[in-house]
Amino acid sequence: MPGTDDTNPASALYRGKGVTAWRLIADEIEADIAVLRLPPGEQLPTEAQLAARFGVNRHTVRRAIASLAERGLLKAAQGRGTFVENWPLSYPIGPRTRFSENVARERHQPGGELLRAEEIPATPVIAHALSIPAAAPVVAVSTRRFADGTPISCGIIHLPLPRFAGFAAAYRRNGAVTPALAACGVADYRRLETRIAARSASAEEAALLDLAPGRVVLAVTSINVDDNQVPIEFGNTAFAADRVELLVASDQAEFKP
Amino acid sequence: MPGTDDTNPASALYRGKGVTAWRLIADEIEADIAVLRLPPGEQLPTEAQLAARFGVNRHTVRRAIASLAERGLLKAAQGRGTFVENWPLSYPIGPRTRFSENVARERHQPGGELLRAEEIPATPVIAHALSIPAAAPVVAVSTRRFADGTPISCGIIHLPLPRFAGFAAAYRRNGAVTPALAACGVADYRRLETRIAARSASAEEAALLDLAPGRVVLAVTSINVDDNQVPIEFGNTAFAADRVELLVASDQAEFKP
DNA sequence: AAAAATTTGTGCGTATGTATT
DNA sequence: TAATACATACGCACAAATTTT
Repeated sequence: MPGTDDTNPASALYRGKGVTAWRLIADEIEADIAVLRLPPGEQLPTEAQLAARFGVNRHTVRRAIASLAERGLLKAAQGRGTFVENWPLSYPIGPRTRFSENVARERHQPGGELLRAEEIPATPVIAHALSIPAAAPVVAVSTRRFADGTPISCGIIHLPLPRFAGFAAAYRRNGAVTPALAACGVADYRRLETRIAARSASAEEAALLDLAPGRVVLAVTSINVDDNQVPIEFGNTAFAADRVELLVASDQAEFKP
Repeated sequence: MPGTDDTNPASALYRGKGVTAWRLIADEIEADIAVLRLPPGEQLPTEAQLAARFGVNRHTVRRAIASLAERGLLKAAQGRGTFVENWPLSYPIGPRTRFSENVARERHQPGGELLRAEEIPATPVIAHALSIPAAAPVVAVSTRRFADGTPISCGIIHLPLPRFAGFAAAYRRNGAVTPALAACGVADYRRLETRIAARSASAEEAALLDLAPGRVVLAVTSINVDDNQVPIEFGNTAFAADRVELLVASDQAEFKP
């Protein structure tokens, strides 16, 4: 364990195992972020100022910042400063997962955009997910979704034909899945399963989501079923991992805003 | 988006019905993978051989391979060949999430390793997650978990003291959380919430998980509670995204092997 | 447009306390 | 006890990126 210099004010608090100066500084900054005394987007004092305030060397402050940056709470930019990262949008996943509701719950303005729609024969995995014969016709709808104008996710959803022949047009009008499904006679639907993987964004995804190349996305595949347990939608969505975290709550009752 | 050259069959991707040569080839390979005619790890024929078999130019085969590689089904290695990727371990998340059960369900041998255990004062987020006062003592247990000997995840779990003073020793003996909690008098526990983010692996995570630098991890934070809804464990786990996918099933009843 | 100032990033050397051998 | 390895912390200097003058 590290050395403890009793003359150092920052190290005078606790003296347990593993309590080092840089850890104390990191905890203090973390607490400031947690209490919103350092709100998202806020610029921290410079490393030199923090070092002076805590009475330590600049390297020690840098060690604390590095620890918080690794956990995604801070982001240091050479020449500009160090900033508090935005809290990710919390996106609950459960039996009644709906994009627009999830975004609105966090007091953001949801939006959806239809990029492309085409009829294609189902590939093997699409056919399996929708429980239809291989190469049966489906409509593939490419979408991009927003919260307050910033892109959150993009992806392709597949729906069987001819039942959902009118889906694309309805989605284009509404910019949301639920009303578009309603236009096709689906009063209610349920999320059957959600698979979550992670990978680097493809070039197309990076362009659509306005991500720096190499940033990572949460790759989510989902199956929705209607009231009769018939699969109606197979989706393949990439969420910008910088802006969203997925939340699986076992208490599926309510999420207060 | 790429340019559109009508004389090039592969460039019809972004227009029309989407039934292009490379798509047909990709579907065929995908189907072979789906029915295990191309098992995980298998090497594909060379691009030249595939081009000859399908009667297309090698560029067309490359377009199909690129599409499947982007979805993680294939991996092309310059100079070596193209290989079928291993199917990721499917890791169900729900009210009764347990690592060892999840791994055993997929017919793999689970394992756990205690890397380090120390008593520390709770940071603000730990204290909030466990519903204890700030800076209250907790035990932080660093673990690494395996399936069939290959590392799957690493992370730190935090448990309040003095209730779980014996946890670390019990975990070291058993290599699993559930029996270690039982040793502390917790007969049963429930997953309260799970937050899923994604990011690049840190240097330490890359080393522990045997990942190439820059590969991505699923960063999962979880809270488990005992029968009285008292938080007993706050975990912060990084899953190697190459080797595991998280599965949220609304029908939480059963998963057949 | 160019120069200066500011801020983070990197490297080296030194010293000290902790843990292991 | 001694030797060794390691993590922490300090001090100085300079490089690289950005903003301001």
